[in-house]
Amino acid sequence: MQQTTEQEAITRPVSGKAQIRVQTQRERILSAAQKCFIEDGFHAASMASIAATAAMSPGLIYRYFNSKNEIIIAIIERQLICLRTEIAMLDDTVNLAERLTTRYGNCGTGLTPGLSPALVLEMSAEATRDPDIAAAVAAFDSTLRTDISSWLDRLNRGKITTNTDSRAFILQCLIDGLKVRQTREPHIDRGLLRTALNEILPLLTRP
Amino acid sequence: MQQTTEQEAITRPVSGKAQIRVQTQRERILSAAQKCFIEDGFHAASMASIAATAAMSPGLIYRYFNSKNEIIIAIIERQLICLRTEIAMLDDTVNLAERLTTRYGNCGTGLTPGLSPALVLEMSAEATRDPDIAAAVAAFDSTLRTDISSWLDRLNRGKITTNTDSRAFILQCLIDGLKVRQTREPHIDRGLLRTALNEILPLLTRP
DNA sequence: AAAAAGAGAATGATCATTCACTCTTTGCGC
DNA sequence: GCGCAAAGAGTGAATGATCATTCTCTTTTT
Repeated sequence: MQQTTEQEAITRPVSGKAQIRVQTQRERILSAAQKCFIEDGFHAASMASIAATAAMSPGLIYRYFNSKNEIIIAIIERQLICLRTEIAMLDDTVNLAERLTTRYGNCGTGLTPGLSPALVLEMSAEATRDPDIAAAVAAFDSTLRTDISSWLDRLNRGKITTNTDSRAFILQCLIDGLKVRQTREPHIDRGLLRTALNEILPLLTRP
Repeated sequence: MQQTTEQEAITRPVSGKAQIRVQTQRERILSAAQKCFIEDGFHAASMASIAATAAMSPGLIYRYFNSKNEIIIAIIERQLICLRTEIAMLDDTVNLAERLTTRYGNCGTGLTPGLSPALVLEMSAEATRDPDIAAAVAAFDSTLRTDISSWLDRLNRGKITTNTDSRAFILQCLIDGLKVRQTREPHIDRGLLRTALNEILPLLTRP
């Protein structure tokens, strides 16, 4: 099931208007799927519930996606894009601690669209089993690390920076760890969080 | 299903010999279940495959556990104990980086018994859905943080340590992050890992 | 009217759990 | 020690529910 050759759900090239409909419907399905996946997990969520959430019939979903697995992959790619966007918004050191603190709570339980910590974790676990997911995640991770590394380089332009690679690694671990903590203690004391980040981040970005 | 009142699978008090058998069998089932859960995930693993792995009939499992969910909870408690043991073995700073580096690879794919990063992640994700799991994990997390905090206090005995709480938090994030990274890049360059840890850990434990 | 979009019941597979049954161990009067 | 009944351990097929996917039919658009 996972090793079949890639095959698009909708192949025929159609007029612009139809194209837009296809995009819209796919979007609607993915949005519903994300909600269901956050609530029940990738495997426990049923196609029927996704269909109900999207307010369409189960059969219709298969006009836009070939299988549930294809939807899962699409959701994962979405999550990765969200994650990268979150990282890409980093600009200077002072903001980082504050931004991570703010970000911590407001995307916890799936109330907001976008990144879901629970999905990121499930995705990582699933990567150890599904080679497709593993490939997607691995490719993403290496570019992300490069992003962080070059951001660190940019920060310390001019000064000699010894170990941006290992610092990028630590930073990546820290961000992942914050995602885990977000699922476990969604209502953590913000003061502690802010203090902790303000204590560690300068050490990683400055000297 | 998850809110039913606690009820032990085997209530009758029996002779010591029978007790031992019950323990042995439960152990056998849990060991098989862990293998299956690591391979397929909590929900995708079937009772049939667990039974096959444990070399017993599916029906027999229900003599020792009331439901699959009960097995999942037992596995999670096991993983938490493993995690705590891992943390409890910390003693001095120098060993920590080395120990984390060593630990990184050798419990990855479930070849070794004990802690499985994939399960820890799946467990955290599941905690956002199942209140029983959430409770178990939350209780565990707070004691773990205390453990780390008091370890930091012990390390810096005598010296004035300003913020052991926030440092314990960062350390916990870092450890969680390493677990995530373990699932995503099981074969990471050990040199990088060691360098990174040796750079960050002294900053967290010393001053 | 032809084509595309949609609905929703039918299909076949899978799965957790149970049940009726067999095999094994155990306690016990002799 | 010895046979024997009863309890415990174990089996694996049956059950009923659920689920992904498909198929046939209806509605809408072009």
